[in-house]
Amino acid sequence: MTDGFKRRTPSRWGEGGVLREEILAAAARLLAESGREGDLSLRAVAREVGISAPSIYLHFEDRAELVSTLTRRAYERLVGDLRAARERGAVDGPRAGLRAMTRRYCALALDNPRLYRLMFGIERIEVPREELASHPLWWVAEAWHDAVAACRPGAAEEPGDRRVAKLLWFSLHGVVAMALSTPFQVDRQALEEMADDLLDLALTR
Amino acid sequence: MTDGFKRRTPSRWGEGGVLREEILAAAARLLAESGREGDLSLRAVAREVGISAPSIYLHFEDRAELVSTLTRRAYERLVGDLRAARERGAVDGPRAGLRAMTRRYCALALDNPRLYRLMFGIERIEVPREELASHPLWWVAEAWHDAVAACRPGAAEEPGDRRVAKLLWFSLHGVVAMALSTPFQVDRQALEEMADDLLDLALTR
DNA sequence: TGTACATCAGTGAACGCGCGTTCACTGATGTAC
DNA sequence: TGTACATCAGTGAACGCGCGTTCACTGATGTAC
Repeated sequence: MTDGFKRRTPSRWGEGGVLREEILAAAARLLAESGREGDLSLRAVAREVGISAPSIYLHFEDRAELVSTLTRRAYERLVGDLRAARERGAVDGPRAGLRAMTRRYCALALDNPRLYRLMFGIERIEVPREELASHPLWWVAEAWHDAVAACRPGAAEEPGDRRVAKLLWFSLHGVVAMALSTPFQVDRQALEEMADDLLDLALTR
Repeated sequence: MTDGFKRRTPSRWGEGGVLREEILAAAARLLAESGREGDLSLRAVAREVGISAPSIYLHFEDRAELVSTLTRRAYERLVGDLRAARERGAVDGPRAGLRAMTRRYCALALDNPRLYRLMFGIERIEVPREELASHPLWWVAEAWHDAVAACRPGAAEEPGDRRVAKLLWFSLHGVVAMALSTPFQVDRQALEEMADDLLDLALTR
């Protein structure tokens, strides 16, 4: 072939798994740059990687598996980032830790709007019932709960913590989502102010 | 034709506009039953109405115009509903009016999840800049602002009202959106409790 | 009253597109004897 | 050391699909003279 297509040179023996990562990276790139999940096509991914479309089937069952792998990783990274941010902030106390976590949450969403959408978009209205119990969203919920619970003196589990954590996370999501998707001008600073307000409100009851 | 297709009998002279409404109704039905905006196809709409696909072009410029008409109407109905609910509740005072409005907001979202998604889904990340100023979302914002401002004694405009209204609406959106799209079991009652909490928090500062 | 014509409200067939997926294949690299 | 074969990492062509949109048309209803 003499035309301008970049074509990837095949992996060597035993390094087939490398392509799998390249595919995921390319898919993430496409998604982050210009896509909704529904618009992400195998052929586009293949083009981005520089391989033929059928090659994807060597590494993924089908389109659905590619997307779900992508999503799962996004959640994993998010939870890791949130926990790390909280830990860093917590040197000034648990409340500072929670605050650092909300800030990081806002920043991640603003910097990766489409990834955020992939994880929390309402488009995902109908989730198969069987997947509910093991859904990665529970990890996120757990991270919020831990951070909220740490702000209370006394180590005992309290049922109110779950409510507060949910309320804080959900309303924070609302603020972030609206900032991302509506014509209302909400800059980074305004967003952080709103997040701080929510934090105060949630903890001062 | 002898097969089972329902075929609509053509409108009579001067009643061409009727089909336009039928198309919109069918599109709304499809959207409400099983769709995301992106999945709504002209051909499916035509099938639902019982006409040929090209007939839609007699009433809409293209797919985009159909969808935007649909969306605009959804906003109009929403704002009308919210204002009406507030008015009914306001016989017990402005705060009861605001409370009635938040309840109506929750109810509308829960009962029409896909319509809610059409209006407030994050998928709509990039809106053309020219449309921003006249976007129907401003009507919704205005409705919230009016309801919040009425809860304060004194008729003078206060800049804080806008902040509070935004915070209330946005966080309410977050709660609703998460209830609609995540595996967390949030029933109607839990949702209303969270909404009440937000209302209290927003007004008690 | 008749009739030619205009207008309205549509239709059927076709276009080109990108898609997910399947199929039989190819060429390089390793392994058994 | 040679050679037959297995395995790996892919490819090219084709399938059938539904889509948005365009085009030239049709048949019923109205209007001018």
